[in-house]
Amino acid sequence: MGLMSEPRWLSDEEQKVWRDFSAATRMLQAHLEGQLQHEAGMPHTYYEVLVALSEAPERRLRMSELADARKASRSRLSHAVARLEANGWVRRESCPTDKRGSWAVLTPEGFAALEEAAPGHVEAVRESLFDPLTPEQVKALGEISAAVLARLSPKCAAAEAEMALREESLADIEETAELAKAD
Amino acid sequence: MGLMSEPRWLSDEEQKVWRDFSAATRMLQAHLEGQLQHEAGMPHTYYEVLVALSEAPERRLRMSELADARKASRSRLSHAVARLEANGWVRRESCPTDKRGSWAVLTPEGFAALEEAAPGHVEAVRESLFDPLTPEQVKALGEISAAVLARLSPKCAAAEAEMALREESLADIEETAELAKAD
DNA sequence: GCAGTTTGGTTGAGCGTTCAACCAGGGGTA
DNA sequence: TACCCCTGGTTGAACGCTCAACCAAACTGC
Repeated sequence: MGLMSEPRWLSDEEQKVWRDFSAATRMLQAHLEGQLQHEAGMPHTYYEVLVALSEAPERRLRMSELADARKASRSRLSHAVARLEANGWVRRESCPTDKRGSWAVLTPEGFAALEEAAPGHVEAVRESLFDPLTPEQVKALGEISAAVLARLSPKCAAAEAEMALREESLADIEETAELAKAD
Repeated sequence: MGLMSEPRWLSDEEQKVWRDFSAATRMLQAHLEGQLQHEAGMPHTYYEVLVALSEAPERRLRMSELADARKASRSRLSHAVARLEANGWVRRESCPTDKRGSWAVLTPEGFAALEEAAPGHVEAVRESLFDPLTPEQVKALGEISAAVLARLSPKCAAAEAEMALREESLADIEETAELAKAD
């Protein structure tokens, strides 16, 4: 971004949209974070790690798969899994075929913690996001999110299609399907 | 958790919307944060503090006004202003009429820093949020944000009352105590 | 006037994220 | 084999946020 010519400032309406959007997402995030922290004693990020693991075959994922799934840095996951492991919710296993790698495995305790946290979290999401919106708005929000997502990560769009295929092949795992609705 | 009856799980469409929305906002936030940090050497929060001050009469605001304007905690602002002051972008002044309070005043250097950072930031917002959306989607996003905001804002007051009640009955709920100990 | 409470604001510890440095194991090439 | 680069993952310091404790000044009631 070298020589910037005259910047394309936001119009008044755009500015209002941006500020409302910014405030809404920030408050939503704070609200959900607080709810989860208070009721389940874990930050939202950790909850999402547990969700990702619970949906994986055998409830295990390589660290890097986990990172990609949640679009987080490897470093972040390393720290997160370390703490989850200290809580007894996740266990690390070294990978026999690639000695560099390691698996993160959801423990029964971790699954139980997730099962306990899920209803409250889903209820919070529904209350604060879906309830105040009309069905058309929900649909619009989905399209808007997809558009922004596609812009921000053009490569991830392809990956998403791949994910979808993968989900289908998992359909026979009951609990996975069940818990998938938790988030 | 005890009182909760059958949770209202998310439908498949709702789940997809939620995940896309969640990912999109997170990536958007990360993108803008990174852009601002890289180009202007300050986190988004600090940028917003400078913006708020620059729009205020005489470019000065009481700490609590600043907190309300950005819907941030007083603590956060105290820390933020401390760092901004260390950078020479904001100056604190004690309030003569109320000796408890203090003003945060935008310095010329702070205003200059803001002027330098603004074009890049606005461009980033436009590129990543407005450009990929149609005008109708922008309008819809505004309405959606306003609706969520309206839901969440009054909710804060109600949530606090709820919290108070919860604390009272906390004594005999062992489950809660156990979770609280988890962290 | 004087206690008790409320308000404006600061402080410090704890936690999660980021960033850069690092290490070890793979994969390719010669 | 030896070499080099790439990849998977960890570590520690820096930093911002949150939470609870705290202080001082301002109100309130008597």
